Amino acid sequence: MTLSEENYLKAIYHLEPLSKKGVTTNALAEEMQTKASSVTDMVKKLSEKGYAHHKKYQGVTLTNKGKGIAIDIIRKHRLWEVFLVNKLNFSWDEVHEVAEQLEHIKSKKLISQLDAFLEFPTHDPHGDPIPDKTGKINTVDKILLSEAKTGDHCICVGVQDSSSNFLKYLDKNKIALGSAFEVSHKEPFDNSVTIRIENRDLIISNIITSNLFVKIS
Amino acid sequence: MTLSEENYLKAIYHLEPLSKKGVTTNALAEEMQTKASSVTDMVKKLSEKGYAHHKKYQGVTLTNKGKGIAIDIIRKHRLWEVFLVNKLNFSWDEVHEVAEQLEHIKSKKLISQLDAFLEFPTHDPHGDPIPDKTGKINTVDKILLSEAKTGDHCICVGVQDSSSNFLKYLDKNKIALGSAFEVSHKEPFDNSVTIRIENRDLIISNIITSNLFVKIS
DNA sequence: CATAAAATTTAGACAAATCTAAAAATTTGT
DNA sequence: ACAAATTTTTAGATTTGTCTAAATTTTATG
Ligand SMILES: [Mn+2]
Ligand SMILES: [Mn+2]
Ligand SMILES: [Mn+2]
Ligand SMILES: [Mn+2]
Repeated sequence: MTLSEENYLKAIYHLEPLSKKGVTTNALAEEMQTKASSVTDMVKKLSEKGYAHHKKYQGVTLTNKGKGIAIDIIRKHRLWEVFLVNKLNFSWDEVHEVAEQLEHIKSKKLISQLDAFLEFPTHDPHGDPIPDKTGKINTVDKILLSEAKTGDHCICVGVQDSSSNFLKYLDKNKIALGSAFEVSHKEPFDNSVTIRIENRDLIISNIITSNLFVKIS
Repeated sequence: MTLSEENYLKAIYHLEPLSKKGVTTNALAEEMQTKASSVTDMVKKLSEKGYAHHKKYQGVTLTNKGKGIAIDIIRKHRLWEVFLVNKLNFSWDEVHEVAEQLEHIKSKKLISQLDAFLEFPTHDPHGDPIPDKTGKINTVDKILLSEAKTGDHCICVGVQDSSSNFLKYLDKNKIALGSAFEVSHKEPFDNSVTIRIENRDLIISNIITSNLFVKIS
């Protein structure tokens, strides 16, 4: 497994659920910040090596073998993000880039010991579930805030977009994982939402509500 | 800086002190487990980029710029080794290979935070000094056990060879960094040495004594 | 359904890092 | 000192991952 192959597997894994069929060449090229022709070459290679299914012009999907590797990389990525936040005092908007590098370190023992050192965390700093060592992922029962109804009592449990800009916006408005609030008003005109959080009212746009995962409590 | 360039700079840095002149192509090839022709190519590149001095057939030395990068890689390598031993319960013979990967992770903040998290260690698990963030290295006053005289009271402060086999031999014989012992006899015939350590006598060969660093106390 | 547009693949090239084999320079040994 | 041995460099090829430009296939549209 080369670094590039690992990154492609991860990208395919993330894109697969967004499209009933296989992942398209252009979608992968966009995700990987590369050209469609490069994607075709790599997809062909992954397919020859048994990590992906691919028929010309028909998009790509992962084999079980490919999926297993992708999940393993994601597990490492998220464990490292927990390490950076919980042990090295990184904030949640600073960890992704470093985790992108750390996820490729190869050592079974390193990851199992890190997992133990972090006391077997189940979620990363963005609320995403950490696959266990067998690849099982505990999916949480969460919805987008934009789906919540007026009067719902919510707990923030994750973010859809984990860009630094969005996370900093949340910080500025004192919204973090675990924050509790009530949907006090939904404005039909622009789909903005007023939430009551820690005794203050906060109006947030539909851009925000459609990137925040919550659990109704 | 590519991964390969970093590894060459580190190798040159380690070999430079062993040879008054520049580091030879063959020595570098041996250290890097590669062919002399590959070394020539890389040395030419490092030289063009200003990391090394190189005149055809005359060996290679580092520029200050190259030395700075090499020291930075070594700093990261040794900090990660401390992390693996002190926090993740690796033993000192298991850390090198993983640190070889971790040393190439690029993040200023990661290293400064890791340094703080480890409480600013000065030496790695093998007794080697950890350069500070400015590149300064605190050289210790240590000698090889083979240089010690009969009657000398020693404290083990480092290893010359940090191969897994050697470190496991030391473990087996309960010799660790910080162990104190006295040189009770030096056998002229084979240069083996008898040491008195924790109330037992231990005979060790000249292979061992010439790979153990001690401080005379 | 027949083109036009868009997506995808192929062909050919390139940079990085390596290799083998051959040539050139240096060092060694008598 | 000079031929032989050794070391180092060069020349040319290979692999990986990328690119541009052209060809092909699929999808959209009148
Ligand atoms: Mn991330
Ligand atoms: Mn994350
Ligand atoms: Mn090491
Ligand atoms: Mn070490």
